Amino acid sequence: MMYESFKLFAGVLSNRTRFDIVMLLMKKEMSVLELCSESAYEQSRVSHNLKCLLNCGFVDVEQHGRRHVYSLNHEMKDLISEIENHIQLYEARLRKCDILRAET
Amino acid sequence: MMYESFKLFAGVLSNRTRFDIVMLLMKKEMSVLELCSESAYEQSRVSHNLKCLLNCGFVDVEQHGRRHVYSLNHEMKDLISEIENHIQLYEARLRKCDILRAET
DNA sequence: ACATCATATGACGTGTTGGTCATTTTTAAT
DNA sequence: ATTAAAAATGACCAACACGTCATATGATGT
Repeated sequence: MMYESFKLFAGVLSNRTRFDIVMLLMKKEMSVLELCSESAYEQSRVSHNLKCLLNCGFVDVEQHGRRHVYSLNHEMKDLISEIENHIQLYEARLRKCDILRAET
Repeated sequence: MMYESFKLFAGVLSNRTRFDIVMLLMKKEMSVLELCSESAYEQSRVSHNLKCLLNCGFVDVEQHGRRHVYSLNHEMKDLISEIENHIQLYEARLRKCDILRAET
């Protein structure tokens, strides 16, 4: 496995804003403002991160009037479901790790 | 899926040093110095990151004399293999994304 | 006990990530 | 055409991640 590929993939979701957006889009497609009110993140923050998700092919857009409706890419949806399963299995282990900060 | 859990998991491997160490340990267990020469990273760098991997339960240690032999945790080994498969499938998509830098 | 090998730890400096504020662009309605 | 809504962009700043250098700790052999 190439580090670069993993880093890209992990990097996209290793950000609370993007992660939350993706999780919201797992449920249904939404416009920017809808994402804002659902997530309680401000508009520019959501827009910045949507751009990133779009660049990465995680999401698609369709424009209806002035609403830009974002949806989660189908393949990503599947992939993320799979990862969810994995994480669920290993959550316990992961929690034990206080990595990268209080390492005294 | 909880963001924290994903972040922990992704964060561990989203670092070239740790990623390389883990990939090396996929092949066989090694001491710190062996990891250093295989990776060409300096000793303190390897040690710091091994500590992190240890905290997170990614690796285990066994001490033989003055050699501390690190091995990849079995469960992690399986999980990482699975992820390797996924990434391989989606590598092409991921490459298209120049996320997080040249976003003009 | 001393020297040396193997590993771990501490502290510091730097580059990167990412949020916020302000502003701009695009679209629709009157 | 003007105004307002919806979304995107740019610039700045703060926080954190991480590598390096220097030093400490632990273990073995003589």
